[in-house]
Amino acid sequence: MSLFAYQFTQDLVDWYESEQRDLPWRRSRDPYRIWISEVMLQQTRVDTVIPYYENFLKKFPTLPALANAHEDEVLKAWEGLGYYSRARNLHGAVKEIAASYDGVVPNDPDKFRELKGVGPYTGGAVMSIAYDFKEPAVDGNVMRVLSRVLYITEDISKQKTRKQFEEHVREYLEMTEPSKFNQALMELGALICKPKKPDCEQCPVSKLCVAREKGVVEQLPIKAKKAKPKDQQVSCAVIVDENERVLIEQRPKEGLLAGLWQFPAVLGHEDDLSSVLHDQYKLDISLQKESDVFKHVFSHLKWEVSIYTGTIATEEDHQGVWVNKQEFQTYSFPVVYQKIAKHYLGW
DNA sequence: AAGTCGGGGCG
DNA sequence: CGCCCAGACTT
Repeated sequence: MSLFAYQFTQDLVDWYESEQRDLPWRRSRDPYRIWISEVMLQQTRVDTVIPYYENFLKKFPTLPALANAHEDEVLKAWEGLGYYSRARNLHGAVKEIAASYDGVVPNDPDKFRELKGVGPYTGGAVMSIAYDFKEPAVDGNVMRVLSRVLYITEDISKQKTRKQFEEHVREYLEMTEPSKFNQALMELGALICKPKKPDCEQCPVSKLCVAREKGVVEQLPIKAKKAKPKDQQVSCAVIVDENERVLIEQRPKEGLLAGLWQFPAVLGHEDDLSSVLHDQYKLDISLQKESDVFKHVFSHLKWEVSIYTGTIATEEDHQGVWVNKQEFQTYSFPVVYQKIAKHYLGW
């Protein structure tokens, strides 16, 4: 048993016990609540998650409550948080637990990891934080911290590298409380060992840090660059009738923004949009091209959304889903369409 | 192993 | 503008 590992785990956990933030999901060991927080926190900052977490637990206080909810309600509670498959997978997994595990989160890492949306990180995080299993929870924070402390220069975007980190963490977990140690590692990454301008002066393990000794802390971790988002032209129709109802449609069940709602939209230009309005909704109205272009960046796409507005008489034959303001609020819309609604409808 | 999947905050 | 964030799933 190495002296380094002993000192590292002790110093880190001691620091965590005095400096940890008071976060909503740290006030309970309920695996359901821990799980919700971990899924929301995937690729998402703490400050962004907190209000969603509070609202979500208010609407779905227990696992059975979530299991019995409709997917539309769940997506509405997730509206604006992004990566919506997280919500669908979580909902599916929770329904599976209600059906096959009597509503109790499995007290077993192998079984828990079989659930939808539970990968290596989330599996380890929930099992260690809620039940103190000796399971690593290696996320971006942990890889940044350990790549610096241990001076690991492999590309952290490769899964082989993540497994390397997991092996190191497994060793440390033998000599400390898993719940505290895993959280301490992430907390250090969030508060001290930040991507830019790390506060090495305040770091409880700076004396043990190889990257600091070498003066290369800010060069780590090594990570391959991501491809640039591709440009896409989107044309979108905001069509209202004389009773101030607007036409909306649901996106496909798979792919980008799956299952969310939007104003009728197509990849392409005005003629493509007109075709869809004619074919899908039997609408042949004159569209007015607006001057505004809404730009929106996704992980791998860059949208330029052109807006076309139109009005129809109420007595015309309506096809599709027409909603007033109150009804509109109950559907889940991607942020870019929320902006469009705000701008053209004030909704 | 590489692509897909959101959104916001920060320098 | 590019980078990063308590990643998982598909192919």
